[in-house]
Amino acid sequence: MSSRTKAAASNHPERRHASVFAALGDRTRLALIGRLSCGERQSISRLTKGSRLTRQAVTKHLRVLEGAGLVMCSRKGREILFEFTPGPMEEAKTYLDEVGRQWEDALGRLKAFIAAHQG
Amino acid sequence: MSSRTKAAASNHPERRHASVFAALGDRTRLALIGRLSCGERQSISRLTKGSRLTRQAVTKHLRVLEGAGLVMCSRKGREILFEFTPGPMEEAKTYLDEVGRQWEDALGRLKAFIAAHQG
DNA sequence: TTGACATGCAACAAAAAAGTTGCATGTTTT
DNA sequence: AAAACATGCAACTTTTTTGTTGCATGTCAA
Repeated sequence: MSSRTKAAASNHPERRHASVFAALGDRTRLALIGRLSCGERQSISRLTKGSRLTRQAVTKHLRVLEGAGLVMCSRKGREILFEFTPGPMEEAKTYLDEVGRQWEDALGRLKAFIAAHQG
Repeated sequence: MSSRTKAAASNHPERRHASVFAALGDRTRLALIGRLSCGERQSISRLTKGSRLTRQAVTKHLRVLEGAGLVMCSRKGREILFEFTPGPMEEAKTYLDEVGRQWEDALGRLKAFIAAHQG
């Protein structure tokens, strides 16, 4: 098994995706993702600056993101550098695509049905 | 109305997106979305069947989805029919696209930089 | 009109999430 | 070595979320 989290490692697709969405479903964490999407690895202290929260709170949010596989971290001297890992977000996007496509298909069939029974 | 539901009505983009992700970040709600993505409007009772939860719990989840704009409902006689509304999900997907693109761009620049200073 | 169905509302309990404070540990820098 | 920095861990409080039960209201169908 890869170094994924328990939630992400689950076979149930719904649970796996839900954990990613839940991680994204907080504006503090969304802001952290935004900051890390610039590609640069950043330490906890640095990420704390500009977030009105304590370092410990930011750390907890980062651990949530890590649990969902959205970021990974590595130690460098006395600091821990976090970086964005896009995999789970791509999966989530794919899931949203599937849902959207299923809905559009259903809508298309409905319109075809109406057209066939009307004219 | 919960604070999250209020957030959905807010203009702040980060908050708005977070509320959509938060709504999707629960496997019960994700399953409800899956069921509604077939395009058919369904009542609360019907959506309750097959979900091991009480009707009231399902209702609450539906209200959360409604608060995020992911579903809408309309009364028909004695029942309330919920239907999937894809707008916010599309917005969320767009947001994920932007984050992903920003990351890829940054990565591309980094690789170009390394190549330029190496060979 | 009566009974079955569909839902609303409110109060409550349990659990999870979010955030704080205080203290300990390890790492640079001076 | 000492000061400053970066982080970890644990206890704790406050809020939010999740889910339940009980009762009230409205609607359909026999």
